[in-house]
Amino acid sequence: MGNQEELSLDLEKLEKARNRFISEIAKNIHLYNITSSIGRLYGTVFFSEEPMNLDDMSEALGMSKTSMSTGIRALSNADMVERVWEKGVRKDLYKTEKDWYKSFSNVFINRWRNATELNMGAIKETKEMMTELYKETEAEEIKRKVDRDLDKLTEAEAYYEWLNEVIALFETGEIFEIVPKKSAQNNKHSS
Amino acid sequence: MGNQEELSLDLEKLEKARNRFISEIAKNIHLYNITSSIGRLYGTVFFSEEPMNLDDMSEALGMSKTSMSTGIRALSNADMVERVWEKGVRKDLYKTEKDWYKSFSNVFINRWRNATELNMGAIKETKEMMTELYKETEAEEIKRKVDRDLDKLTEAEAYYEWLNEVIALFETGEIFEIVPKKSAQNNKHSS
DNA sequence: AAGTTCGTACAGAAAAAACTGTACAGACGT
DNA sequence: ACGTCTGTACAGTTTTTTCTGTACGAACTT
Repeated sequence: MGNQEELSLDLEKLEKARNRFISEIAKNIHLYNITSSIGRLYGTVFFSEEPMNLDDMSEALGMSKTSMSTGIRALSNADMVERVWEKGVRKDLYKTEKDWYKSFSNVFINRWRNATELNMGAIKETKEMMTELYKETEAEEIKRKVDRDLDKLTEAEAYYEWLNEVIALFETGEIFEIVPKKSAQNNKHSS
Repeated sequence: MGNQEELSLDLEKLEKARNRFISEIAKNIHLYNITSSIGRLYGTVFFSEEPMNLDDMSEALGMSKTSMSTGIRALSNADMVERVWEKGVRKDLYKTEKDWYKSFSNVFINRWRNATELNMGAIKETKEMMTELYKETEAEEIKRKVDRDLDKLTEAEAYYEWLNEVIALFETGEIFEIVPKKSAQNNKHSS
C-alpha cells in the first residue's frame, strides 16, 4: 500500500476518533445552555491544531457562516472559547478556552447568581406588598393567609441565601481548596 | 364600604402579591430544565393553602388538564413537587416539596452526574481508539497529532474527575458542612 | 355488570427556536 | 477615494418544542 493512501486512511481514523468525543460533547452541552450544533463547533475548535476562523468553521461543519458567527459568540459569552490574535491575519481567530474549571465556574456562577438575585428581589417586593396588605386589611382570613405566605417566602429566602454562598464558593475560587484541581498525569500510550 | 366588597378587594391584592413572585419563578425556572408555564404551575401550587389536584391546576392556570398532568410529572421528577394522600380523595393531590435545598441538589446532581459519566466514557473510548491508531500508524504526522489529542483528552479527563468530586459534595450532603443551611428567622410584619 | 371518574398516550395545531441567505457597515489595502 | 474583505443584523424558512383535544384503560361506585 502506498504511503499516501495509508496516510489518508489514518487521517480518517483520527477524524473518527475525534468525532466520538465531539458527538458526546454535543450531546451534553445543553447543560451550558448551548445548542448541540454549536457543541459540535466547540468540539471541532477543541481538536483543531490551529485557531480557526469563521470560514474554516463553516466549511468544517457544513453550516452557514452566520451560524458560526452567532455560535462562536455564544461560546465566547460562556467563556468556552477565546479570540486570539495573529500577526497579519485579518479574520477573527478562535481557540477553545483551556481552563475548563474556569469555564464551568463561569457558567455556573452566571446562571445561578443572576437567578438568585432576581428571585431574592422578587421575594423582598412580594413581602413588602404583603406586609402592607396585612396592615391595611380588617379581615382575619386575609391576615391568616398573609401570615402563611410570609413564612413560606422567608423559607425561600433562607434557601437563596444559602445558594448565594454556594455560588460564592466558586466565585472566590474557595472551591479549589475544598476540591483541588486534578493534575493531568502524563499519558504514555501504554496499553 | 361593605365588608364583603373589601374582602374580595383584599383577596385580589393578595393574588397580585403572590403573582409577583410566581412570575419571577416562571422566569428563572428554566435553570431546572422546566418550562416557564410549568414554573407558573409550581408557583401556584407553592402558594396554595391546600394540595391541588389536576382540575384545580387546570382551572387556576387556564391550561389543559393534559398539560397539568405532564407538567406536574416534570416537577415531580425534579423533586420539586410531591404527591400527597388524603383520606377519601380519589384525585391525585400535589404540594410543593418544602426542602428547596434538596430540590436544588437533586437537580444539580442528576444533570451533571449523568453528563460527566457519559463524557468520561467517551474520553476513555476516544483515547483507546487513538492509542490503537498510534501503534498502527507509520506516519510521523499522525503520531504527532495523536499525541496532542491525547494530551488534550487527558486534561479534559482531569477536569471531569474534579467535577465528579464537586458533585459528590452535594450527593453526600457534605456541602452543608461547608455552607450550612440558613434557618429562616421569624417574620414579624415589622416595617 | 354498568356507569363514572381520573390520568395519560397520542396525533395534530400552535408557538418558539434554530438556521440560512441577503444585505450592509466598518476596516483594510491600494 | 475606491474596491475588497470580514462580521453580523435581519427577515424569512425550516425544525423543534409546547400545548391541546380526543380517546382509552384502570380504578372506583352503585
